[in-house]
Amino acid sequence: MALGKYDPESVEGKWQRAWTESRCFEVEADPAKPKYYVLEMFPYPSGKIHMGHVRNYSIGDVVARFKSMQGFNVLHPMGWDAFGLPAENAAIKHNTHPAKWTYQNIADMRAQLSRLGYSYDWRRELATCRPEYYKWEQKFFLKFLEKGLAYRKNSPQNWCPGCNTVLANEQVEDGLCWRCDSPVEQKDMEQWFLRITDYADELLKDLEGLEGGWPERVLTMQRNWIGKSYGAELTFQVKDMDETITVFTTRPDTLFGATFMSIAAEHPMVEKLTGDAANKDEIDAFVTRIRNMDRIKRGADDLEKEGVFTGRYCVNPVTGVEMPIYVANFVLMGYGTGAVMAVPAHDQRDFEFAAKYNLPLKVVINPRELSDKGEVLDPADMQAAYSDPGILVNSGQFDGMENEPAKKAVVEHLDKSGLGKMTVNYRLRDWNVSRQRFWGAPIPVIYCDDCGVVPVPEKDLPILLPENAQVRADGRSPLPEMAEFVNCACPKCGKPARRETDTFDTFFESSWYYLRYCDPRNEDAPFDPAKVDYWMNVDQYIGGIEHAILHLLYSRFFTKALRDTGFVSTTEPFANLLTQGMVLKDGGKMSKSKGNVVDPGAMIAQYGADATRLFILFASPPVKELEWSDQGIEGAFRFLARLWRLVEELEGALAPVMPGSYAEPGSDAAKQLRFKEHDTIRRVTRDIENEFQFNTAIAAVMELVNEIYGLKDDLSGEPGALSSAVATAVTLLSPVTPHICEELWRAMGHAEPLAVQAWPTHDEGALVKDQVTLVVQVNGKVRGKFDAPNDAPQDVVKAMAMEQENVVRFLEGKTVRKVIVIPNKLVNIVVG
RNA sequence: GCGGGCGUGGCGGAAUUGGUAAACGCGCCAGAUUUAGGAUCUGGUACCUCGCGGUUUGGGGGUUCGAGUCCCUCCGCCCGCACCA
Repeated sequence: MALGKYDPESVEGKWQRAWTESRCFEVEADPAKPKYYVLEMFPYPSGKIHMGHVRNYSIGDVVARFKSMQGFNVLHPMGWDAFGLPAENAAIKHNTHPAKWTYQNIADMRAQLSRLGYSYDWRRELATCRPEYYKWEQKFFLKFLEKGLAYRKNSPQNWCPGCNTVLANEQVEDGLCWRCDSPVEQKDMEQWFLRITDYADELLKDLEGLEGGWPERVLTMQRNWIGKSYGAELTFQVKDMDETITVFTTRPDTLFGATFMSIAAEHPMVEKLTGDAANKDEIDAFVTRIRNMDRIKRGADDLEKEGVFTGRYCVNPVTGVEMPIYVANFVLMGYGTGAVMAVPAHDQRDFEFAAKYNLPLKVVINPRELSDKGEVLDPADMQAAYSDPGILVNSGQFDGMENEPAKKAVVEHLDKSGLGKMTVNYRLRDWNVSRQRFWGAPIPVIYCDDCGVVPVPEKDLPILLPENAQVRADGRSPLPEMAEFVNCACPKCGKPARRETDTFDTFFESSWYYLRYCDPRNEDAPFDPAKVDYWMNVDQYIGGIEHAILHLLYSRFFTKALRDTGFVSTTEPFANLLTQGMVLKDGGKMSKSKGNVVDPGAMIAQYGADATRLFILFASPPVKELEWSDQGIEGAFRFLARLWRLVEELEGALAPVMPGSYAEPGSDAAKQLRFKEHDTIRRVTRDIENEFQFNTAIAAVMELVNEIYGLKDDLSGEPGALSSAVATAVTLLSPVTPHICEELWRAMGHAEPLAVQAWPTHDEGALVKDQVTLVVQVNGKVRGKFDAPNDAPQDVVKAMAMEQENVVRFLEGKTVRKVIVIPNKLVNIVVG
C-alpha cells in the first residue's frame, strides 16, 4: 500500500468512520476493570464551536485516549447544556420555538465536533432540554422539598431587566448580569431557594480534600465566596420600644466602644423605628434613594459614607449608653444581620461616619506600646481608626485584657442575660433557582387557594414545557398566559389551582449531568446507583476558569444534597480539575466585535483536524493562555507532513512491530536510536501523566522523529531498529493526532487499530549508556566536556576531568581545594 | 486592603525539581535543490567580542562547590474577592 501525498481530509474521514464502525469508544460499567472518567464541561449549543471548545475537548481527548491505551475502562461522554436564554432570544428573532433552534444547533455542533475525531461514546449523548432528562431534576426538587432543602421566600432579589428574570448572587458580576451585562436591580419577589447555606461548612471543609487535585486559585475563590467568619451576635434593646436589634460583629471585644448603631436601608426594622419620626419624609427619601441606587455605584469604595438618624436609640448592654440608630448607605442587608454596632474608634468606616455626623469616639483598645508606657490613645489625636490588636481600656471588668481573649469573655458575659452568643457567619446566600423565563425546566409545584403550595405528585412528572408555546417579543415568559399550562387541579383537594410558571435556573441542569452520563438511557430512575458507584467520581474534569464558583460550587452542593436524599453515595463529584487557559488572538480574547475570531472549521478544512489539535496542544501548556498563531498551525502541519514522508520513504523496510520492541545488540546507531526511543517513551508518559504537559510530550516526539531522520541512512541494514522507533513515534503521538497515526500504523502493516493498542512502557536497560558525557566546571563555570565510561569510579572521573586541556589552563597556578563529582553528570573543581 | 498566580531570547515556551539556561517549535539569516515557490533539505540564530573570553532567567542581597530553581527584600504585571461589620 503506497501512502502517497498527505491529505488530512481523506485520512481523517476514513478513520472517523472506522472508529464508529468498530465501536471502540463505547464502554460499559465493568467492576472487573479499572475505570477512568474523563469529562469536559459540556457546551451550550450556540450553533458553532469555537477555539476554546477545541482546546477544551482536545485536552480531554488526549487524556481519554492515553488512559484507554493504558488499559483503563474510560468513560468519555459528550452532551448539551441545552436550556437557556440565547435559544429564547433567537426564537423571538426568528419567530420560532426555542426547541427548534436548539436541536438544529445541536445537530450542527455535533457534526463539527465529529470532524475533530474525539473518542466520545456518542451513545451516551444527552441534551438537558429533553423531558427524559429534566424529569429527574423535577423529582430531585420534590425530594429537596420533602427534606426541607428547597423553600420559598419573599425577599429582595437580583433582577436583570435585560433578561427579564432574577439571578442568583453568583450570577451577578460587579453589579452586572453575567450574561447580558445589564445593571442588576433589586426587586422584592417570592422565589424558590435551595439551602446551599446548610452545606456552607461542609463545602468549605471538603475543599481540603480537593487540595492537589484542584487548582489553588479555584479553591481560594470558593473559600472567599463561602466567606466564613467567626464572630458574635449581640442583641441591643431599642429604647422606649418593645423591640431589639441583633448585630453580627467580629469584634465583640470593642462593645464598650460602641457609640451608635447603623442599619441597612433594607432592614425590616426601618419602618417600625421611623413610623412616628418627625423627619419621616426625609428618612423615606434617603431609604428609597439608597435602595434604588445601582449596585456598582453603591458598591464603589470611594462612595461617601452617609446616613440618616431614625430618631430612635438603642441601649449598649454593657455601658448603658444610648446609641442613636442610623440608616447608613454602607451597611449591606445581605451580610450578617444587616445591622452593625458602630465603634468609631476602632473601625475605619464607623470612624468616617462619626466624623461626618459628629458622633462620639470612645477608645477601648489601646496599643500595647502605649499601655506599656501607662498612656492611653487620645481620640482627639486620631487621624484614623485603630483596628489592630491591643489591650482593653474603658471596658469595666475587662480592662487590662488582651483583645483576642476578650472577645470570648465579653460574649460569655452577655450570654448570661441571653444577649450574646458566639456565631459563625457566611457570605454565601441560599441559591435562588427560580427564573421568570420560558426555556427551562418547569418547577413542579402547584398553588391552591385552600391548600397553599402543593408539590406535584411524583406520578405526574414530568411537567412538560408546552411545545405549542409562542415566545413573546418582550422576552417575558409565555407560560403565565397559557391557560392550558397554568390551570390544573389541586393534587390535594381537587379544586382548581394554578401551576408554577417559573422555570429552573439552567445551572440546575448542569449540576448533575455528570451523574446522568453514567446511565443516560435509564427510564425508571435518574441513574442506576450501581453504575454511578462504578463510574464516579469524575477522575479528571476539564473546563474554563469562569465556572470556578458558579457551576463548580453548585455541582459540589448538588452532590451532597443528592447524597442526603439517598440518590448517590459520593460526596464530591470531581476528584481532579484542570482549568484550561483562554485562546487569544493578537493578545486579546477572540470576539466578533474585534473581528479576530479564528474559525475551527476553516482551520480543519485547510490543515486538518490533526494539525489543529497538534498546534493547540503544542503551543502552550493547557493551563496557560494560548496565543493563536497562523504560522504556528502551519508549523504543526509541516511536522505531520514530515512524519508522513518519513514513513512513506521507509515503507518498504518497515515491519509491523510493536513500539519499543527492538532489543538486538546492533550497531552504535541502533543503540543510539534505541536510547532515544525509550527515553521518549519515558518522557511522553511522564509529561502526560503528571501535569498534562502535552507541549513537552509533543516536543519529545519531534526530537525522536528528528533522530530517526538523522540515523535512518546508517540503519538501512537494521530495519528492525527503524521499525520499532517509527512505531514508537506514531504510537506516542496518537492521542494527540489520532487519524494520521492510525494511517501510518496501518501503512506499517498493522491490522488492529492503533486506538486499541497498549501504551508502551520504556525499558530501563535501554536508558543505560556505555559512555556518558560529563561537564567539567572550575569554580562553577563550565570549562570542558569529556566522555567517560558509565558509572566510572570517582577517582577516575576526577583524574580525567583534571586532564582536560582547557581545564588545565584554568587550574594553572591555583590550588585545588575541593572536587565535587556528580556521577555521570558533572565535575566541579574548586580552586583558590 | 485580603487572597491566588506570574516575571527566562525577536515570539510561543523548555529545564529530569539544586548540577551544561534557552529543549521543541515559530520567525529570521545563509546555502543546496527546483522552471518557480509560501514545498523540501543542510547549517546558523540569547547578548557583547575578530577571537580568547565575558555577561545573562524583573532589581538588590543571602545560603551553597554550584541557584531560573531555596531564603530575605524591593519592583512590575495578571486574576479573584472586597464599605464583609
